[in-house]
Amino acid sequence: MKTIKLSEETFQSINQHVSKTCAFTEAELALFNSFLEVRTVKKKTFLLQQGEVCDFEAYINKGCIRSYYINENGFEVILQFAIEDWWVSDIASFHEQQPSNQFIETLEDCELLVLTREAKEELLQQLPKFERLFRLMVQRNLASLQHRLMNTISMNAEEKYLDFNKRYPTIAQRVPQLYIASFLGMSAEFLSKVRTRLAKK
Amino acid sequence: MKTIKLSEETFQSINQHVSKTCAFTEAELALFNSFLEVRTVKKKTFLLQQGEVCDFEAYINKGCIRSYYINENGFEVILQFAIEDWWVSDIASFHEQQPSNQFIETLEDCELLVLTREAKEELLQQLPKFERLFRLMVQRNLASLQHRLMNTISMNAEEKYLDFNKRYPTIAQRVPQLYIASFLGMSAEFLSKVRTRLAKK
DNA sequence: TCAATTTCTTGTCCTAGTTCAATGCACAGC
DNA sequence: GCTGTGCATTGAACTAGGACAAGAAATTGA
Repeated sequence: MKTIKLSEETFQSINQHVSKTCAFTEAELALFNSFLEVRTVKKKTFLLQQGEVCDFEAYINKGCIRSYYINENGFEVILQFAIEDWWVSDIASFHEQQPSNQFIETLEDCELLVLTREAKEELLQQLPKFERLFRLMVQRNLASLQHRLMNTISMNAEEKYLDFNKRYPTIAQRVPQLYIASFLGMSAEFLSKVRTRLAKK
Repeated sequence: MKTIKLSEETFQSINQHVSKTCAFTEAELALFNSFLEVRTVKKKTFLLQQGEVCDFEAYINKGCIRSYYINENGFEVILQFAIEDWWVSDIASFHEQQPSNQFIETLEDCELLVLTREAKEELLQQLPKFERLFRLMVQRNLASLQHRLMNTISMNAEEKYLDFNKRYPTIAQRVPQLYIASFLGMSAEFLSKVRTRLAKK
């Protein structure tokens, strides 16, 4: 990772993003921005690996990222895809300072705005208003995960795939099917079969 | 639901509970308690039904509750079991003031400490410190849901059941198998078969 | 206490999805 | 312009778990 020079546009997207959730003044946003670190990262690099403590939350200005678990049997499950305007982190590891059990890996070259743990604490100290932003972000995350769990349990493969395409059309385009299958909890081969079946209709 | 008289012990458990997460003074806890409403609820009553807006978060002093979805095909999936020292609510509906798509139902006679939406807002106004408590609660919720999703996707029926028993031994005792099967994403019949297979070992 | 309702078990048949293996394709790096 | 590497497709054989049905056991409640 390297830190690059800032342009005016660097923070435009993230500022719009946080403003959608809570109202902040120009000054507050400027202070917020000062805590962020801009990083560019090459495709296929790990931002986090199993066993490390996650010390960042990253907002994606440009690029695509996946986070995933590998369980005891070596079985890999994708937890999240993240593209422009999303955040990635292992919240549990980040806050409890525990070793993470997930991997976070870039799928494309990325430009990230990184908030480290110290920066976040300092930010919340100086601007407690941001507590609320982060609480709402986690809440939204929780709601979407609840939804995904329900789909995972109650839908069949075809329904899951169609729902995924509807919900995340952009991601469906950008990401290898292999990974989509893992996200949906089915084998890559079977997803391929589902797709050909759908195409014939 | 009816409001009952308070005893000194009513808030002991919840105060211990919140103190584990953040440090509060006696006075702060007392103020917190004043926002809570004590309610006793009979077994098999709904605290929330699909279509209603959820206007509470409830801490369980005594009893057992389940929350669940019913999807378009009438398929029922249990989202959560909650017993003593847990909270129940539909966070999404509560915060966005949207009609909920879940049911929350008591499985036993319950004593609840209820925080309504207005009470919570007032509480956070007067004691912004509580923002942090609720953010941490949601975060923990999120982490455990992530874990559950991974299990749901990557484990087979037997592994799921054993893991459930290990993780929630008390709940496994108190709740009909029927519901445990739904929580684990398998049919009640198959769970029964898994159990007999395990018993033979 | 006894009926009524819920829950649990067991068996049979069936299907959605897995696993493994082979082949084809695309494109990134030299 | 090759060549390796990572992805996608297809097929065949197999299996975990579902659906249905019917009976047994356990709880509940007047």
